Amino acid sequence: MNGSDSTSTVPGSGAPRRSDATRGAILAAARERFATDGYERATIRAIAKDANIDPSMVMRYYRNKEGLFAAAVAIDLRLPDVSGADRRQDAGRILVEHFLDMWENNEVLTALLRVGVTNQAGAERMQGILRDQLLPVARQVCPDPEQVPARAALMASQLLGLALTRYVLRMPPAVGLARAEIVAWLAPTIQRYLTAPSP
Amino acid sequence: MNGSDSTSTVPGSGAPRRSDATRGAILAAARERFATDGYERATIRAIAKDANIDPSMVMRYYRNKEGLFAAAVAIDLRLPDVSGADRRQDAGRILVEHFLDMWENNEVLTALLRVGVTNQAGAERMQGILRDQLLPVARQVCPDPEQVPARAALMASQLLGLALTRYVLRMPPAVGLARAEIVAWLAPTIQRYLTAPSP
DNA sequence: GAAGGATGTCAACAGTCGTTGGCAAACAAT
DNA sequence: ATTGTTTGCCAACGACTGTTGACATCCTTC
Repeated sequence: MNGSDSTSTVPGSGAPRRSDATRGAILAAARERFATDGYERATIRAIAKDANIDPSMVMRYYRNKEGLFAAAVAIDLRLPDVSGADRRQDAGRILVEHFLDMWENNEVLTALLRVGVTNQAGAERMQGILRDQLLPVARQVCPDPEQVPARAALMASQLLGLALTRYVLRMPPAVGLARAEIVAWLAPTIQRYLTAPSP
Repeated sequence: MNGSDSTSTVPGSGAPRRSDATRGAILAAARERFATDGYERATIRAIAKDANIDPSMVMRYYRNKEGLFAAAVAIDLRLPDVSGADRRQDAGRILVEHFLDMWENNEVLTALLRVGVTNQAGAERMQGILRDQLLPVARQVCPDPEQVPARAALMASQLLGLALTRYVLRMPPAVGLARAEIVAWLAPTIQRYLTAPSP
């Protein structure tokens, strides 16, 4: 009945099992496969081969493919606090830089985006991230509480659009953009979506 | 040796065949399936059932699944001309409105985005659209020719990001945005990406 | 050292996939 | 009426999928 799970970086949740190494290897392989292949083409057999174990172990530890996916993509964006009066006017730049750091160091985000586009469970997971993580940030800096969802959605559209064109579709001009360029162009956009009076 | 193909809306290319109705039904069903299911889950069997024909007919008319996909998603964004001096300062609004019209009346765009995320051929098709259709528009209004690719990529990131959150992931706050709101918020962004001096 | 559970391998299941070749019916041309 | 071509259905192939159960092996605990 042990449904949820945790990565090896989170100790203290129950006794360490002897199979933790295998569990971790499965999760790591699953993240990579989901990120590069998407949900359907990331087969359990391929993931198991990457993790150097038998496919049946995946089923034993994660019940089925959906359970594996749920365990593999647990995302905490760790969005920074921008409620301070000084930071509020820099929210755009801070958030764009944070997003770039996240996307370039965490393949789980690419996996989730790839899966979210073709898989209902993945799409709902992304909706949850917008609701639970992006919306609170917008609430910190947005003047009118009633406009918070709309402004958070606008911010998501620009940030996810950048990730889509740059990290998933790999459109050459988007890949060629320097980090500083991206920040310089996108920061004012995000800042405006969050704090400017509604047009 | 008849490799290429044409929809029934394009006459004049060879004699009309008796099977044009079937070919059209296959393409229509394929577009809908690719749009809602993505490449992998849009099975030829399902498409054939939607078109009320046998799966083998799909192979006869389009060689294989890749050929069917290539024939089903032929996209012309019909981007408006914004080179006029008066229109140049309205390019942002014009382009955003045009994009919304396109996305809401053409399921092929959703199909292409869904497929492009998990299929290499789909991704290359999207790169081609950016290169052949969006880039020329940027060239019309962008001051420095050297910055055209970067600015087109920025425009693509915002427009595709909106389509992603609103039409594919269907994030509730993005779906809830009114058309006028979207135009009012995004038009200045696109305008700035295209015409503002580089920051 | 015996017992019991955790860990892992192997072989197989039922189903679906893209794809193929053969054959019947409808049509066109002579 | 004859051919030849187009259009369509049917049955099947080999490959691959997620998933399952039986069996071996290791570690822990008494």
